[in-house]
Amino acid sequence: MKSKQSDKNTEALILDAAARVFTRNGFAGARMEEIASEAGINRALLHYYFRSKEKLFETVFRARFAEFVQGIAAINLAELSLFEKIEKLVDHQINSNRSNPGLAHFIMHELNCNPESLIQLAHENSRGFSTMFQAFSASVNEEITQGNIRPVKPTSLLINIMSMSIFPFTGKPMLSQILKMDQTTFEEFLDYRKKEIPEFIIQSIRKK
Amino acid sequence: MKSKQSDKNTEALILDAAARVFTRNGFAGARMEEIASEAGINRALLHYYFRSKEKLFETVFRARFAEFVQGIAAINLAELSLFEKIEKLVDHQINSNRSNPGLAHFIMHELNCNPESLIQLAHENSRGFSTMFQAFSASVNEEITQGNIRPVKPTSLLINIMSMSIFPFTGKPMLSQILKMDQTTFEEFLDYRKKEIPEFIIQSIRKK
DNA sequence: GTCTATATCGGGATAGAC
DNA sequence: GTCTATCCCGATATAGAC
Repeated sequence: MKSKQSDKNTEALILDAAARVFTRNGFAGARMEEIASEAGINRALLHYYFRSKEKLFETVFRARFAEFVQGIAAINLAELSLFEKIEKLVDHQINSNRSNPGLAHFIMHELNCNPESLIQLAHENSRGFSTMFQAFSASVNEEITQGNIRPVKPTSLLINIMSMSIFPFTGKPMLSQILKMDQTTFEEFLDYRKKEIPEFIIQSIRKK
Repeated sequence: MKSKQSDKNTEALILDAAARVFTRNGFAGARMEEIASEAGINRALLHYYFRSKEKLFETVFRARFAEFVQGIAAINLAELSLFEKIEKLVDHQINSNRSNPGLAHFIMHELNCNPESLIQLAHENSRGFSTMFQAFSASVNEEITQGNIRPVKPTSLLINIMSMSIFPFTGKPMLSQILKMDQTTFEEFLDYRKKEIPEFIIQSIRKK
């Protein structure tokens, strides 16, 4: 389908720029002009590769959603103890969000604004969700029956892990306001949390 | 300045509708037409009361931000033990977000997209922030010196509280996907968390 | 204060040359 | 495959009657 020389290249440039702009401003706030100039081309070419803003967005969103979910799934499905999963989930979330600023917020924002259309799109990527969550639940229940941790709902525990790891990123502008953090303080804070969150969680659930 | 009979009334209607629409779709996604029709009037009248979309938005944002922050501040400044503060903060966040769906996400989204302009606007409301946070820190440090809890950074603890209370709302569409929750399951889950989160936190920090 | 009608403009999309 | 020029609609904003 693709033929000429710099074809694949340009498409990648567009997707890259589009990912950045959509992530920064959301679908409604993004301008095709901005995407074009950030990709070093003009608007017409965007429409040549992807017929419409919607199509372009859909492509970007699908990719970014997969990007967001894949690490979580991999860790949950791995052969790891619960405590190791917790550590790795936190570590991965913090690393991933740090190198992809705005990703988590982007996903959440678009899902919030497009309940209908995007949710089924996200659903494609989600055929692994139930197995992933079952794997996590299994780890939790195993530790409970072995008497290593107190009884907790796997759902709640998973949400607690995600909350504490992700919220500082989606809420960054507010937090840096309230807590008067500049960029470097924030970075240090993130490193600190990579150890602190797993400790915090394990302290809470471990039987002593 | 305001004179005729239904004056205050209409203004309130507009602000109400605008708050709903902006909260639902964000500034960029909101349409003046939608706000007008939801207020039961027409577009022209919006511009009569508030000169532009920006002005209207600014008014709404200011109010909603205050709304979001006030409860948190009040609790932190109250004469309460740390554990009581934790319970009340969680309870308040869950109640507040439940009756104001989308509020937290709205605030965070607009702050994310408008780093420059809105952050200073939020700053107005924030002259209480440092005293609020100092009050919370004092509570934490008191419990530490009394040997009731293990040493924890007040910043981290506060963020943990907020994270676990707020994230389920901002991330609701994603969570209900991954965890296959319908609306009633979600509501039950929230009630459960009102008790579970404080327990989870206190279990983690209390010395036994 | 509230409406209808209209001006104006930004931005998504297309046509057509190269 | 990439560009320039243009179309066209949607949305903000204003004018002016009532």
